[in-house]
Amino acid sequence: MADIYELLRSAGVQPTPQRLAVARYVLGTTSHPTADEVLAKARRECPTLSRATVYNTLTRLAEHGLVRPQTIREGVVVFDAHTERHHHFVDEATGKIYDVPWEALSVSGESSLREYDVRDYQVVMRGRRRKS
Amino acid sequence: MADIYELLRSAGVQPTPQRLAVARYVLGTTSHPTADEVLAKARRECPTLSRATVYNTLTRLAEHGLVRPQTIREGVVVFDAHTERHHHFVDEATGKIYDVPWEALSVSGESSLREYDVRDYQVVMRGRRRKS
DNA sequence: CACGGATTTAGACTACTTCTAAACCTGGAG
DNA sequence: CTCCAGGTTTAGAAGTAGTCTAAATCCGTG
Ligand SMILES: [Mn+2]
Ligand SMILES: [Mn+2]
Ligand SMILES: [Zn+2]
Ligand SMILES: [Zn+2]
Repeated sequence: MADIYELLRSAGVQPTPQRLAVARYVLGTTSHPTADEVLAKARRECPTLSRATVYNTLTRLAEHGLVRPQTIREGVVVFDAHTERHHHFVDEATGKIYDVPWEALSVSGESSLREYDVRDYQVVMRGRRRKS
Repeated sequence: MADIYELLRSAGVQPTPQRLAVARYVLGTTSHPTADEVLAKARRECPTLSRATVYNTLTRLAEHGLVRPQTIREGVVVFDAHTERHHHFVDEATGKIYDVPWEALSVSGESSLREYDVRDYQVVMRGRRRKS
């Protein structure tokens, strides 16, 4: 949010107008956008922005830990600005993905899986969001 | 496994040689194959089998609850013959997906998510399988 | 045998992602 | 100031997964 320019610089990503437009959008939303959604939104700030630059930038942001690609929706990768551990709820009616705080759920037993070295895990829930 | 011909018939799927070849492979493996992997393997039994028939058959098997499509690997849907609730472990080195029994883990707190009507959930773990 | 519905097929088509090679900055060396 | 080199951006081609279409095939019944 704060100073995206400084954030990129201190992460070792040279801040260009294109990268700033991509980063400003993807780091400022909780909507788990696809690359094409990032392209559309970032073009409002930087109209010449190309698809290749969006993919390049998202990959670079991911390598530097500023976003995390998620494989939750069929056929696309979505980009998550929320890089701390958390869970996800997918509304099957709308396709929207919601963050569920890590503390909201508790998973036990993963240490009993001696066959696997579990580096990371999350609970993926699917259903309908209640109209509230 | 047992009598795939009878299984399809009693599920209301007319058993054709193509569907039998697809079903015999996908229902007989625990490897979570992609559609293309099913095509390659089922062609050994039915060499004229087309890609369209594989997709049509997998969709039909899913509609009748005999397989369950899973969105776990980037870019592809994999088909899971194991239709009861269970969790998954993805080996990031090989891409292989392993089933983790429902009883191996326990998740609590999902009922506290009042905003969401959770129809289904699973834990998705990633890491390395231990060489054993 | 002829008919009609269900099934299968090849290939066209779409969507998402990666690759390529040329164009474009931009900041220092001369 | 001009030239150059690295890094960056770009359009479009290429690759890959999945869907659609329309013609051919199959098969049970009359
Ligand atoms: Mn399985
Ligand atoms: Mn794809
Ligand atoms: Zn998230
Ligand atoms: Zn499974």
